[in-house]
Amino acid sequence: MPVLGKTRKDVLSEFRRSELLTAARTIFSKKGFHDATIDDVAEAAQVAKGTVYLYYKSKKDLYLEALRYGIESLNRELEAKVSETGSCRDKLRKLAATKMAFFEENREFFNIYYSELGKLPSHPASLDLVKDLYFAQAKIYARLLQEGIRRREIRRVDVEKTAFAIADLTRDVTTQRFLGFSRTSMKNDIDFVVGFIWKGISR
Amino acid sequence: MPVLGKTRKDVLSEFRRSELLTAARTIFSKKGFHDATIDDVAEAAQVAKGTVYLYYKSKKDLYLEALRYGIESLNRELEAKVSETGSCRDKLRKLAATKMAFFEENREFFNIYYSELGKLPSHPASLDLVKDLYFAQAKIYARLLQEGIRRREIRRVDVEKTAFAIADLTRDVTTQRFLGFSRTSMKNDIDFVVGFIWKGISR
Amino acid sequence: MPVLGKTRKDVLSEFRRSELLTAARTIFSKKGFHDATIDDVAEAAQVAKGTVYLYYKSKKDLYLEALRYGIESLNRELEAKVSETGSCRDKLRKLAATKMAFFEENREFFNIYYSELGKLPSHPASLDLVKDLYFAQAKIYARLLQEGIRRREIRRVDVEKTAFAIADLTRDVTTQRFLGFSRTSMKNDIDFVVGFIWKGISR
Amino acid sequence: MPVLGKTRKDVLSEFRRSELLTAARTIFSKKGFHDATIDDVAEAAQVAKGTVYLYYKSKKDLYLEALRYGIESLNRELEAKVSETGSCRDKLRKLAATKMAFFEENREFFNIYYSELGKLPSHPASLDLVKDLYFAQAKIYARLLQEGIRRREIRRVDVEKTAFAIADLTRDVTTQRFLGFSRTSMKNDIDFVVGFIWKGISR
DNA sequence: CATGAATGAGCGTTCATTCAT
DNA sequence: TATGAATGAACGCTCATTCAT
Repeated sequence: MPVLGKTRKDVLSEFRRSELLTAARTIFSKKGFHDATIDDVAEAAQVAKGTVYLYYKSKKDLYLEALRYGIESLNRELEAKVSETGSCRDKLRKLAATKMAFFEENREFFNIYYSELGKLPSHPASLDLVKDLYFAQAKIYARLLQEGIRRREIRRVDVEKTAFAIADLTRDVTTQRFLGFSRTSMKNDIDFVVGFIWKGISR
Repeated sequence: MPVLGKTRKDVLSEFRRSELLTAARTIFSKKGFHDATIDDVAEAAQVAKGTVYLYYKSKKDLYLEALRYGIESLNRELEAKVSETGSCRDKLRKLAATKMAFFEENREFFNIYYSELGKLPSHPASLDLVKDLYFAQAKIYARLLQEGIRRREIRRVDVEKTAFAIADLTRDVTTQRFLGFSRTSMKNDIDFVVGFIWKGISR
Repeated sequence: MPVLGKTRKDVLSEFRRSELLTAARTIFSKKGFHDATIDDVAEAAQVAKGTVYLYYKSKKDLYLEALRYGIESLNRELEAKVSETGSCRDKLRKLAATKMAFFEENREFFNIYYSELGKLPSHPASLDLVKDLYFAQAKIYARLLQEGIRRREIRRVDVEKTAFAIADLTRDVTTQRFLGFSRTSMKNDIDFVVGFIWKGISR
Repeated sequence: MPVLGKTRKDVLSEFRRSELLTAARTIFSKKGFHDATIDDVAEAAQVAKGTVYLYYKSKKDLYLEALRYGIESLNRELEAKVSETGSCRDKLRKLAATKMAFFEENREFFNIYYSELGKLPSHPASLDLVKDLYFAQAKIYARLLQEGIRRREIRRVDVEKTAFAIADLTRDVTTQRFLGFSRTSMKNDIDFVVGFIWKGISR
């Protein structure tokens, strides 16, 4: 008896997929792709090993889905922030704060994400997904920069290059925080990175 | 009959170690640590599997040595540049150019290096090596910044944070080049990154 | 649907463990610990190599379990005999007969058992198991001797030393049989060993 | 220039073989055949690995030679004792004392020896050597027994079986000593075993 | 004769994947 | 659908043996 286009089966299926993705993210983050086992994920998701294969066709598939799920969540949050009203600089600050807060809350995920980015140049084929999502994130910054230029809040910078630079600077500060190189408050770190960027782009 | 302190044996041994390191770098870069096999490395180095273990006590050991060798080479080149005479901005440009050229020539190595940095926050224990070398590189930038401040070429920035930011921005541009996001000349990329940084730190 | 506390799963699991133990005993006896491979055992047990590791956590573990199983079986049989009624000499005879018959039927096992005893002095740590079971067997003889002394059937011998002597003499006769040094009937051999022992302990 | 039939070369060769045998005995005793490496033996003998193969054609060969060398030494000592004058019982005592002292001094060798005896029934082919030497030792006891019977010092026992029994009882006491089951003096142990045997064979 | 670097076959163990229930 | 026992390919590492020097 389908209701609203979703049968009980669909609901259960979605629930399982979601449970598995969450478990996968946790496990893969903690152990990395190779050291994590399907058993680990199955146990974390409270299902039997075979069940995993009913929803994802391979370990790699599950991994990439977990990765996609995480990046998309982050990108969605960033999209939301950039859509709010405010000056270009304000938005920039919001984006930096959002990204850093996201990783603070999903610290484990940070590992997967950036180790994949690190591998990107060598394994481009299997990871178009990551590339696309990385690119999508840069696009968010690029749109903001273009808006800023149009509004004459910032000077005519190379939008694409600058977008990547901003995305990466935010990541870098997070890396330093996690490595213990930066022991100031997150607000301080945000101030630093936004300040640095702003110097680079303001009129 | 030792000549100049090196016997034939020493020479052969050094040759093997070097061949293995090169092979390891190539293979690990192409496949990543886990998917690379000792057989792959041995084949690439034109030796039998067992020979690898005469020079490196484990796969991990070989990997870390390859990593160390690469990073130290890069750091040495950077140290050399920063020791030359010139204005702060000139040196900054030289550093960026050197680093980018290094990765252009050791493209494969770039992968290992940054995928390790990506994993750093999650596996800090086994990789103090990477952390240390990463930190050593930041130090090079930090010293340059301090010198610039003393000479009043740049304003009083947060030296440490800025050092990391510069190191990472240079890397980021390389990532974009390798991913095909940036299709301009390397000179253009260098101009961009140095320009961006300089805006962030000049008086 | 568990019946009598055993599900189908339990039965299958017990069956596998037992099959593996039997296979292990055969293979280890034939080839010794080091020359036997897990593949050998798996093949003998008609399972795949990986299956072995579902039931025993390592080759050594499997070996020791096979050993324990065999020694415990023997000791149980001896315990049973010594609990029956009869004169001390009768019991002594029964023990000798039981032990020799056991090895005659489990000829392969004899090899493992005594080669482990042989190694005992050099590798005591890992083989407390063997030591314990060897000692347990000596205890059986010791109790019988004490009973005989109390009943005044035998003289006041050094119980412990004598117990070991009896245990070993029985083994020795078996060795000689297996080596082809003794070509008389088992009854003859039993007569000899019991006679020899009895001379040593009777009043 | 051969002198007394031996060239310098022969002397050196014999020296090497002897050094290697001693080293082999030590190492094999300590680690067992499989866990000992040719490198271990070479190092203990102060030669390079390849040199071992100039004198012994394989690891197994070296092992068996070491074994033979040890057993022959023991048997020679026993032969010497049994040739001295004295009563049968005295000689019996001397034999037991000699054997126990030999193992006390060559404790490590005891391990090899008896673990090989333990394996005898399963690997008869490759170890005819051990079998022969074991048999040779029994012969020594057998001759003594026959002499005793002729001299009417002992009764008409089954010479062969009794010979093995005596040989083994002496070994067993040693095992117990090494396992820590017997904590009395060696003299006590000798008294026990000779007493036990004597009861079994005296008129 | 002596060396020890090089070889490569061999094995214990893991784990993604399958499939009978 | 869900399970988890079974599978077997794959790989790191060891070490007896060889051989060029």
